[in-house]
Amino acid sequence: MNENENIVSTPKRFALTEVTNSANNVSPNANLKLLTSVALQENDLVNHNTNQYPTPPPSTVHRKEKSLQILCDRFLDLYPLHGNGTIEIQLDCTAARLGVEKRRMYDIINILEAMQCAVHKRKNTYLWYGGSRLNPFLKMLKKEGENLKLSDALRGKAPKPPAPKHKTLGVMAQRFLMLFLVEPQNTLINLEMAVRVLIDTSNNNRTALSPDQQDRQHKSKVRRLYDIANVFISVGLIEKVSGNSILKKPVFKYAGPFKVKKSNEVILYTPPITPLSVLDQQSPCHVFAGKSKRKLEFTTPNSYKETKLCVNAPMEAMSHKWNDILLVADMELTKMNCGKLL
DNA sequence: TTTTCCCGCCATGCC
DNA sequence: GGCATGGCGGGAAAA
Repeated sequence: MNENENIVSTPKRFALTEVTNSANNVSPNANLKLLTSVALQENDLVNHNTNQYPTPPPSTVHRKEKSLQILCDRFLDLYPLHGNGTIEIQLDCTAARLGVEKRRMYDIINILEAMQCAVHKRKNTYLWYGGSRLNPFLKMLKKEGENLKLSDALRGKAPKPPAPKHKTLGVMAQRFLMLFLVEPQNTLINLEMAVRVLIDTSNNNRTALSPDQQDRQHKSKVRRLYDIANVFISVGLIEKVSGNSILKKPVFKYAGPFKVKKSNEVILYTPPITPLSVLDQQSPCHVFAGKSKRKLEFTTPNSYKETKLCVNAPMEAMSHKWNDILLVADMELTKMNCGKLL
């Protein structure tokens, strides 16, 4: 289609539907997996229900019932935020218990890890802290958001923080939450506004993205924000507010202080005075992914200094399309926010 | 038609 | 080389 796309875009990917009739385009590994899965399916037909990690048949499960929010609710039923002490979580077992793929567990645990509810201990194993470290962490996030001048960035008065190279879901989750924390109480934020701050369009040392590529990048980030928002709603950090008459898109509001859902009711949660919080002093604001070099990057004092130095990109012109949309979004949200604050 | 977001391919990096 | 992790976008359900 567009032959000029290959300059900075990610390598061409092939949807399964695209490749199943053309084995030439499939990597050997993918091909092997495909064949394996077919073989396993046939095997399942013979030995049905011997599957170690059963997934519900697609036809019987409603899309809504499989949402990340509900999945996270169920995850939090297993591992409550208000539990005592720490628990070791085996990701594959948890996935099996919830009847989902392990991949979905990563979506949830990465976001929860970014909130310091869990720490990657070793392969397949996370240490679950629940909400015991959440409130101090939120305070820190707020401070970090102020340092990054996110409030100004939201209004186009300050440069955006640079995009992370790794753990982008976790960092996006943190920055998304920062937006709520740096704004006055009850500020309504929609995903368009958030993405505007969260996408780094500076493209250091690279050619500028075409409007088409910007659109795709934007859509991709919005997808991720939906995922993040759903987990945050489940945790009780934000809530969806209906009624954006112009954009017909949801807006979100911070629901803090951190709440815990407990059997259909929402209760305020005061973190227990527990020795666990002492752990924060050992490695404040720094979440490592086990031994991996990949880590959530924003919080060390050093990285912050580096971050500050890197924040030099001006607010580049976006595609007119998004500017128009964002202008309307701003007007609408300002109106709503003013109404809320009165 | 547009929005929402599940699903799973496959790149990356560690062991 | 195999495996765990996680980025990313296709595409289908829901609105």
